[in-house]
Amino acid sequence: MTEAVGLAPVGRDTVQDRVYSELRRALIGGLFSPGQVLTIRQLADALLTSTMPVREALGRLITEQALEILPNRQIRVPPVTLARIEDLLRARILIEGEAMALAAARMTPRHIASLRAILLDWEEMRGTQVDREVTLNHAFHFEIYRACGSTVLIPMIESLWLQSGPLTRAAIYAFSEAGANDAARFHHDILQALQAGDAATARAALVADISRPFAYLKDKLGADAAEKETP
Amino acid sequence: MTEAVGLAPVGRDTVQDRVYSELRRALIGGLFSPGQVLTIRQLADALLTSTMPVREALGRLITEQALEILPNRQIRVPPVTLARIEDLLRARILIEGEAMALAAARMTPRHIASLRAILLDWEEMRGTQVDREVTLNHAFHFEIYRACGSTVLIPMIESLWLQSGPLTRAAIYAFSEAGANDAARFHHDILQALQAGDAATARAALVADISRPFAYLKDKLGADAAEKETP
DNA sequence: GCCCTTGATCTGTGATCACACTTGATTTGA
DNA sequence: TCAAATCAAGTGTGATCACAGATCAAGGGC
Repeated sequence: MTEAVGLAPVGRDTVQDRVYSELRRALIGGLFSPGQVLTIRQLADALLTSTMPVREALGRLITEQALEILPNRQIRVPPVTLARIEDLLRARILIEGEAMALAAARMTPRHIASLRAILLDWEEMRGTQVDREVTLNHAFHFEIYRACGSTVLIPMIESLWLQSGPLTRAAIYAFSEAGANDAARFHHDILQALQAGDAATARAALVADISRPFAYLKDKLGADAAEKETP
Repeated sequence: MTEAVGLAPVGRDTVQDRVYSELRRALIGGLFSPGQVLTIRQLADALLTSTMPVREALGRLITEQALEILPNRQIRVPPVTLARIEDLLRARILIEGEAMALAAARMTPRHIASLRAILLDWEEMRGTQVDREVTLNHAFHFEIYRACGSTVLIPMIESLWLQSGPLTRAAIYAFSEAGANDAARFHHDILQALQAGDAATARAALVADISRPFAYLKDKLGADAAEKETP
């Protein structure tokens, strides 16, 4: 066989893969509400395909805990509870913190430049487009995680993002409207620490970054419960 | 509706679920070799069903990284590499260690008794039935992990076991034949530490327990490579 | 003799249909 | 009037068929 230089393998993508990616994007972006029920046929109609790719994509999302299946066989995005919030936050601090620490030791100038570029893009359009903001936040974090060199941790982190997406939806919009977005500061802290190869500081900044929307969510949930008690 | 007392919900299980469970059992038990190629129709024939439940079960296992899909769309169990061994071991120490520490703080006498019973069963038939041994080892660990109170960590640990199953296959049989099975000692250490509520010691004993087969595997892989160099 | 082409076979993928079950509104009964 | 029974629409699940791509062996050309 002749050596084809410089050509990346193309790899046909199936309909199922596209459906899966689309649902993932929607989940992480908070387009689905906690507790919302999804049906295969309805999604198939919306995505202009048959039920087959959709049901396989949903099955995959269910095993990732991104969706849950009720005894009635109904499929829904898991509702928000205080226990789930704390559980997810703890897991994310544990695993993403470790990935961040690992990445700190393997940073190249190329990575740093790429991160800086994402941060620049992000600052340019702060507050204008929420979904674009979500995309850039995702890109920033996973550019780092991919550098950690672990093919085991990364899919787990993706699963965690999938699970927290619907929960942090409320927080995303609240922060975006308030404009008081100190995510930029945390991201700069992370970048600076990574540049210095300081794993501990990078991890601490990440924990702060992750914790913020969850803390907001916990407050909001407590306030809602109190309001319900005394209407 | 009248209140039906004392009846547990039955919850119909689908063919897909049975196929999925069966494949999981086989994977964790090391019945499949690293690198082995699986085909949908062949598995469907072996399991006496159609291709439909099998392909959905395989899809789920692929998203869990328990199986991988090649650019040719072939499905196989991931081959063993040194990097993968170290990657998996690190992740298991991180996540299972955390679950163990959490469980140490939530142990009830009921849990302790259950663990002791499993350990007793295990000692009774040490070395006689390999697959029974695998089952009891699985039961022991997950009895603990279930007690950690995290619905997020447990599926991740299951995914990790699914991924390490085929790798540790060699180690399982080697230890079983050698009879020099000090897993019993580690398990006793874990139980004792849990009883005392000593999270740090429990975690350390777990790390020793997990690391053992991986260390054996690394040695074996190195020896095989050296043997190949000088035939 | 060696390499390329061709062919049959097997693979995963997608679409469609049949079925059992759930669910919600309607109708029937007292 | 209210509750129970009934019917119809909609759900996920499984089986079957059609199809494009991959694989590998035998055949044909240089």
